[in-house]
Amino acid sequence: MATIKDVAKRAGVAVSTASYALNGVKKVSDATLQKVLQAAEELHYQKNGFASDLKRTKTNTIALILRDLSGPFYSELIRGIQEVTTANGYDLIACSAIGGDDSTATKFLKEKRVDGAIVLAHNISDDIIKASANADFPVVVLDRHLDNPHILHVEVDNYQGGWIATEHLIEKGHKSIAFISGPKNSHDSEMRYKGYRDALEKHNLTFQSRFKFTGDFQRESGYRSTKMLIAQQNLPDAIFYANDEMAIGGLKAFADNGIRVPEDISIIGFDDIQISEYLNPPLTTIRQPKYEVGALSAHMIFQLFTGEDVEKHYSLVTELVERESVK
Amino acid sequence: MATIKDVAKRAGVAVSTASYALNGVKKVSDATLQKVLQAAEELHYQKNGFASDLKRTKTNTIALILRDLSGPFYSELIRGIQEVTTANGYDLIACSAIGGDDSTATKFLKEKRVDGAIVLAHNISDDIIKASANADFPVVVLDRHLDNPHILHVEVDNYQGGWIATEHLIEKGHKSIAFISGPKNSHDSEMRYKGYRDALEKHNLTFQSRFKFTGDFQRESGYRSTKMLIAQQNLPDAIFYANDEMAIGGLKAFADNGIRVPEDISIIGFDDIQISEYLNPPLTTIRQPKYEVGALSAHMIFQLFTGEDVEKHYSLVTELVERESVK
DNA sequence: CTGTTAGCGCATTCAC
DNA sequence: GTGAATGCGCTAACAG
Repeated sequence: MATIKDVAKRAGVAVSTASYALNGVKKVSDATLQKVLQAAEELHYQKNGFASDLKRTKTNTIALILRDLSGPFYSELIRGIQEVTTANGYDLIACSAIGGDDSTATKFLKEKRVDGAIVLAHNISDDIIKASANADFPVVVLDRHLDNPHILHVEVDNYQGGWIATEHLIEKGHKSIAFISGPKNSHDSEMRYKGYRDALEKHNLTFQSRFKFTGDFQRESGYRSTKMLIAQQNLPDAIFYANDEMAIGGLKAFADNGIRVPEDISIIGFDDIQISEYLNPPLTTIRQPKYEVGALSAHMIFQLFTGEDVEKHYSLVTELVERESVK
Repeated sequence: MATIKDVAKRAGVAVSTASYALNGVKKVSDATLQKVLQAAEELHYQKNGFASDLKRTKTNTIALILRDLSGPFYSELIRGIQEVTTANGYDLIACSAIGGDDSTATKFLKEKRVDGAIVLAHNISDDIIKASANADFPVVVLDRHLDNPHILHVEVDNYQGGWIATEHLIEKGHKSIAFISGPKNSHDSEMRYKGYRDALEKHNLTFQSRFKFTGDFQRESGYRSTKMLIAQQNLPDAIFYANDEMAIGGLKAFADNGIRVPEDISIIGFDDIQISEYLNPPLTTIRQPKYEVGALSAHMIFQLFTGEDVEKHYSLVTELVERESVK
């Protein structure tokens, strides 16, 4: 591999001149610029990214840290991040947090292999994140609350979402409403549940514990919980699934048992994932402003880069998307 | 940020000693090892990844290059890659190819910011890939054929897939079969189409050009093409969608028009994406061995690293997954 | 406008 | 075992 020295030599100039020419610094005459460029071309010169980063102590890329690269994927969220990072001339890479504190993600965080990070990965410990964040290394977390001056938060108002989902069901005349939750340690799910409980209470509807099941946000668990609900005989009027994936599992369980949605039972999900409108019936759900969450997260990082004052905490509101799974 | 020099100084040893201690090279006495470790701890020492990479000229990570980080995502494929890379002690990052030859992905490729790459991104030009691949930098391409000694290929037998999809439809008694293709420049789609045509021919079924539509592998295009097909009045007996996403769009178009699947028309997809079995009706489709493609791709890279001889080209077979969208 | 020079932080000889 | 010295490839003063 040719280095910048080779290029300089071939072009008959000093290394620095070659560097300036190659980096578009306007200090070189047109003639030498051409010479350098041509030499680089002939040598198939490619700069060594690490050497460059090392020197600049800046990578121009930010990392998105995901629990698992193989999904589930929030494409809208990523699109939001992506658009803002590209608009700012930054690169974006995604790292997996598989392996937890011993993962690729942790390495990138600790060794500062990027200029900033957005994390959405429960399996990275708070300590790692706190230890990594500092004035020159902003990190925004999407999945927890961390008390640290250099950590930014963006979250959606899950309580409000749980509330409007339940209100909608009640408004439509449903009295007995089941709730299929996410995993126990999910703060998001817990807040949605709180919203559900409070809405129930406000309308003097009693909560029945046999109508609460614990899932794990996966399709399969929605399927299983629903099967159990069906097996229990007397079905509720409606089910509020803590996310769309589980609602999809539920839909399948109902189809398996010849139970029609929404004729026999109404269901509502949470998230409004892309596929939801293509289901049969199209799923009524609570839309999370995922694109906005992503875009905002990235924005905050760039604001910090430019030394602006930024709000450390944002909470975004959800909205009801009415389709056909609630009658 | 403390550097290794600071650590060495604090521990009262030479830099090299500190380096050995930190990297677990068994050349240091237990006593000094402890001293160094403790000094590092006290200073919150974190090695600079770039400096390390620069020196080693090795990053221990491989890149997965995707057209767009925001999906559509082949989670099975990524899982395959992920498992093999982790098993080999390597890190995996995903880069977006948005921006084509001016993207993050291109930068990682050209500047060799990783040790190897797997590319699944039509929007990166052949030239870039060819220019990047060399004996020390293996790249496996999943979406094209490239004539270069250092480029490896893994593909699925799309021709065979197109063939069995069509055969299945014919076997079930369908005579007029429409084909909704992927984008024009997609080699995959082209091969599926060839399989379709040949199967038709073998059974003396004439191909009707009014039953061929060009889509772009996106849900929306499946929806639009299907709408057009419906508008044309007399529907075919069955439709072969070049991928599941478009079939989902098709399903929606039929639902919109009160046309029942499979009672009124049969449809078959291609890919067997996760959601397919949850659709209504569950989608009959051609399963691509995605996990295997991913795992194999990663394997090939590691084989190359260890200097083994590797087959430059693999073609994996597809299989029919019968569900309920074909009657 | 161009060339010289000094590190960036680290791993790695090679003597001791 | 240890430590001094060297350079990876590049950028950025600083002189000229």
